[in-house]
Amino acid sequence: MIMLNKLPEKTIERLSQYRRALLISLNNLKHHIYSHELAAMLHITPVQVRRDIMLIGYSGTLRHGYEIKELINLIGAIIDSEEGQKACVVGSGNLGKAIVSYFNGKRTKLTIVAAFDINPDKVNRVYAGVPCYHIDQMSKIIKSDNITMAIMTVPGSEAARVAESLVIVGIKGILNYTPTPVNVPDNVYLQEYDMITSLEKIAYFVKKNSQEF
Amino acid sequence: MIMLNKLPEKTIERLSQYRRALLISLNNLKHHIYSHELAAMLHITPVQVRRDIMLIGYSGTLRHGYEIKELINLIGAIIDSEEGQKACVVGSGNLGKAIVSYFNGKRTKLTIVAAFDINPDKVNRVYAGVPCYHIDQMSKIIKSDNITMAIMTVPGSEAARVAESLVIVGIKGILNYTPTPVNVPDNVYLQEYDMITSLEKIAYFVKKNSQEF
DNA sequence: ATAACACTGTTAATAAATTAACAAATAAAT
DNA sequence: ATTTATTTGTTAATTTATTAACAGTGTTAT
Repeated sequence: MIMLNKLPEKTIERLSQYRRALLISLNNLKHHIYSHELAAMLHITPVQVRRDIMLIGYSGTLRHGYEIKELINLIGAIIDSEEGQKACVVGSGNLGKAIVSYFNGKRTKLTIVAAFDINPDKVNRVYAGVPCYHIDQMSKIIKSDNITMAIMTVPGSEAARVAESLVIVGIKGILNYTPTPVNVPDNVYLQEYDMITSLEKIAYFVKKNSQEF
Repeated sequence: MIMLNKLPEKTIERLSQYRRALLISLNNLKHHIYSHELAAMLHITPVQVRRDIMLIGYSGTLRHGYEIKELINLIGAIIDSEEGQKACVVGSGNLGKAIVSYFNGKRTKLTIVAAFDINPDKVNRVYAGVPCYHIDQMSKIIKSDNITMAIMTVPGSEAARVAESLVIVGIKGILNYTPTPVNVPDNVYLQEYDMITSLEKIAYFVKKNSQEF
């Protein structure tokens, strides 16, 4: 387990995707997989697959490619933490619910253990196995349940306030699905994702492609 | 408007984000903005902002920075298409609804004009101003309404089938929020996004950061 | 046996993206 | 008037990411 400290960021992303692809293959009763098969599933090149796998120090066999279970385990050893990590969703609207149900059933070391909302109709209900609490209890529950990560799905107008509370209570990673970027200190890992950017990017390339004829 | 054919992909993404940041500033009654202000809003460096803006051929003024309205218009000229583009959402579950309501009110050239679902409880209803049709009507409506882009929010098990239909009916851009990657021909622009990957990546960096002490 | 094939693993080359460095310009301050 | 402080625009350097190239090797076919 050497050198793994400096895995490229993109490789980390792909490891997660490899694992999911591997699990699908496993379900199809496969035991081994070739780099080009994995590549096809992810729309990337076989070289990239081999290189990533090299970087994590795994070796396949020449004739059969990679042993699926072994590779899954190794990826887990790298990207999961043994104890597991807990996440919460802040904002139990459509997006919050979508995320919670999305995770439900997917067995990872990562679990969503709480949702928070301000709406009385939602608090004290359980959605897809995850209880929803009033946001006033957020700090208390994050601490008592030892939650390290938060997914923000509140309206943009609330984003700054929520992020601030999360940082204060000691959250270490934030995934912000709000349309409003937030600021956090350096020791908190922040990822912003905006659907509009994604769609506008697609729109741009659609337009561009259409102009090339 | 020269050379804009080869804008880096990352620059395209940022242009969309710049525009949103600029609109916020405009709402705050600002008329000009400095590269470092824009940078701070997006958590990037001022150099990157200046470089991107250079690439699209805009110039600010030395003392006041960039003229917000002008810049917004220029970005629009690059990433929007004049006629506008229409998108649909396939799958009217929580995620589909979240996306529809997310776009609602955001005024862009990009509009979501239809949703599709298989569930009779959902079809023929209007959510956030967007009508939901039965998926059997998808091809017909995409053609008649001249829809060019689709956002897939169906269950993973349906992904391949839906993508195939979309391609056949002539969709030019697909945003796949399904956990299952799909295959499309080269002339269709595809973007896959998986929330689990995002969260696992955050988990990895949280773990990594915590080990660095 | 040995040739042909189909893989992996890895280094080297290339391309893409980011950052550094600094000249040029202009307002404000002295 | 001249200096100082800022800010842009742009080239060059650096870093990061991807792709190409190919040696090494087990397997199969002849």
